[in-house]
Amino acid sequence: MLVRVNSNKTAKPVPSQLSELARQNAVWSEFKYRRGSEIFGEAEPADYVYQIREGAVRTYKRLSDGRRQIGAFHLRGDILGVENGEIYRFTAEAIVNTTVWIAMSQSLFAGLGKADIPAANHVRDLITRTLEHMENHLLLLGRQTALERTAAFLLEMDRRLQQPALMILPMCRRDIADYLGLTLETVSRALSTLRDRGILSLEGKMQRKIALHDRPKLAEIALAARGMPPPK
Amino acid sequence: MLVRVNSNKTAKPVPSQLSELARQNAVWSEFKYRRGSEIFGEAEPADYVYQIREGAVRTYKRLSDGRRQIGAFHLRGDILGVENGEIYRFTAEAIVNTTVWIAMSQSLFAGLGKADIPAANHVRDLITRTLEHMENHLLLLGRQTALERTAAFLLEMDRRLQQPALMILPMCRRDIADYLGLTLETVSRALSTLRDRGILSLEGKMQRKIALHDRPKLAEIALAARGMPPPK
DNA sequence: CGACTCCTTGACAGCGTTCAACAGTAGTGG
DNA sequence: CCACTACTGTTGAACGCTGTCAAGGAGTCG
Repeated sequence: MLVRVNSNKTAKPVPSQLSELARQNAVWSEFKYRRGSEIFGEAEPADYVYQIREGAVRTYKRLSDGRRQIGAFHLRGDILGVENGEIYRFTAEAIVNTTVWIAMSQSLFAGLGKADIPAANHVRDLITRTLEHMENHLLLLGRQTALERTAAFLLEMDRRLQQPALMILPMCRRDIADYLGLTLETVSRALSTLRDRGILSLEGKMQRKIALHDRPKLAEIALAARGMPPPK
Repeated sequence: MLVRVNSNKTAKPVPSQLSELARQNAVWSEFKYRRGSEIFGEAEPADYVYQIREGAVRTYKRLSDGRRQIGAFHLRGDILGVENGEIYRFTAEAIVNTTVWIAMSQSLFAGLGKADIPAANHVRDLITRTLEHMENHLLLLGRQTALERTAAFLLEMDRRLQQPALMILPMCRRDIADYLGLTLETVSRALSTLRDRGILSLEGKMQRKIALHDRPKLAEIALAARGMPPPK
């Protein structure tokens, strides 16, 4: 049996959201980061924007005592580091070995006010999606249970990876926990619960391969469908 | 003894963040909402933007079972309803009787791409502040304790009300709870704890008047100073 | 092989929720 | 003006979800 997998081998071309920008600014260069290395740090000058060609990135803030809240995971094709102000407001780290395209950012946000070039629209759309994601994340962190959060996370990843038969997560349990505002033990328990209910299978030696067997039930648990019409 | 209070009587003129826009679009009109009434609803067409002249507004999302997460409180001078897409992504309600200025929003966001008019800068700054606030809120909801959240909330309100000797909160305990991802009982207990520690006083018949006695200690509890330099 | 990382699972504790009672206040309408 | 009701806030007691601490297995890397 053949399965569709979000591995490097079956990689589709990187979405060309930035192709317009690339044409304008024309100074993109490729760069690689080893897993765990920092791409940019909170409060550093926001000189560059990044598009992920391969790999995955986490962006987070920390409390002074080390507690960490991951704001978002960034996958292939995603753009990060677009700031209005002069500094990055969070830290970005490569979760796995990651290849990015880099461009000077100075002319990017400024372009917003210059003329109605397509780039401006892309940046605006990016901001809109960012705001939307954060609002949903607020609701999740403030008002959902551990099981609901875990289900919502799986559905988000499933969607962003285009619903592969076998989902390969790049991040460890601790990253998931820090994204969901939980501990890694709670995440592990929630995944085990979902497995025991037959909703998914945990596969692979490090349990990072997940097969979803019942997306509707998962969605039901996640309560993600906030404006959901009643099931007919 | 005279105290400075954020009451209606001592109202300063509304910040003119939108004065530029007002000059351009020139179609602002005043409108009043009774406390508790909806200003706009999630998923409704985003036809207008609002600036608060007097009063206070809460914006929130709901889960299908009623759980609510307040994303932000908006006070006098604040602008809300600025969207890129065609719809509002959350609901806005008047917390108390509220007066707003309303303008058609269509030309507003579009102006972003048109030319580098001052309005574009204002909208960009608004977005930047919104993102910043949400990122801090994520960290609070995901990683801070009840006492820390409550302290952070008080400091935020204190700052936004310009550190009055006596802070008058427009919102009830439930609103605070839904903003902080807690229950109203927990908020009440946290406030009592802070009172018992001598950090603040709860005054007034409905306990919505708060006097902060020890802001440094409150900040210490809030852990809000994330990039805080070690105390010398 | 040894050290390390990653994940799971169990036992237990604690923080925050839930449920409840009570008191004070505001709003409403006769 | 006052009674009535709904709302608001505090506090107590018990529960339970999630965190904490701990152990152990499995995989990876040098």
